Amino acid sequence: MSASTKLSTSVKALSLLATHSEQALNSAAIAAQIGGNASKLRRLLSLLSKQNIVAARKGKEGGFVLQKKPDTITLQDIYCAIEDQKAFHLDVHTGSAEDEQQNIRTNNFFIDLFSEIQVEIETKMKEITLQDIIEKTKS
Amino acid sequence: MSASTKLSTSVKALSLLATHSEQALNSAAIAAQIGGNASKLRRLLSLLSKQNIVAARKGKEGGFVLQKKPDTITLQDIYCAIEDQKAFHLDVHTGSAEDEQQNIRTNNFFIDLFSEIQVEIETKMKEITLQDIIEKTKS
DNA sequence: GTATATTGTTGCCAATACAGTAACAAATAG
DNA sequence: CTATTTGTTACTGTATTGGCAACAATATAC
Repeated sequence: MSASTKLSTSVKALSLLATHSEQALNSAAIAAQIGGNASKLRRLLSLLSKQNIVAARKGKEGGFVLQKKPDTITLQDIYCAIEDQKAFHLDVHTGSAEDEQQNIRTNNFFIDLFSEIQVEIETKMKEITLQDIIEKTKS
Repeated sequence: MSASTKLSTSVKALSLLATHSEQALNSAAIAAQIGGNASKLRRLLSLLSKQNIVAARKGKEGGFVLQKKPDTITLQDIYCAIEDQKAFHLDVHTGSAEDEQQNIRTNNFFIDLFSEIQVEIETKMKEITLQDIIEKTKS
């Protein structure tokens, strides 16, 4: 699952939970609503629960509930919870180059550049809350 | 090959060509210098030649030469030449959701967001020239 | 004109990663 | 105790990727 798909799937699930705050929704119910596989969803939601974005309850009447108010959950929070890898990262290319030092310097240039871009993306994602998305996607 | 690896490999090759403007370098020579496989390099360089960033000459004493001045080649030019796909794009998730309309609205939200981010990245890449990178990675 | 060198492209094969599902132990509520 | 649900692992078929090798097309040198 690509990072972008994980992110949008997570947001769909969290939006649904936000509108059903009175009861826990289990993975099968969420999957039916937003589409996709319950097992796959559980894998995502368990990551979100480790960051206390949702709470997971096992057993009868169990399922998932939102643990924070939607206007305190940012896209950045969600992204970090589900994805360990940076959005922009260099797969450093280490070949047996004659000028290995030049290779390293160029790699470092790109590592720095991608870090800068990463910061900009994170800044943007910090400014967007789940609440924002819910309002923008209201019918 | 990931987009980031393609980009850094291309820059390494172009930097090398920039310092050998008097003669054409063939793919084997470039591969020896920067590391990696000659055949793979040719695939990248042929894409760059289609955008007239390098010129390719076949036959004896053939190879590749830079076709533009380093300070007129931007990272954005290179990226577009070698990668058709946007850096940030949503793999839209189309499941059989009960509320398909909500799904679509959420997907559209992310498509818009990623487009914005894409524009920012492109802006950044347009500001960086091959010349800049050569100077910054000088030993 | 001929021989030679080089690109540009295709095909192949192994290795790796991924998607989707199923299965099941652990936990929990009633 | 029983039923249910999470959390995780395992499995299986399918794409994707990487690295080469091969070769036709092409251009150059002589």
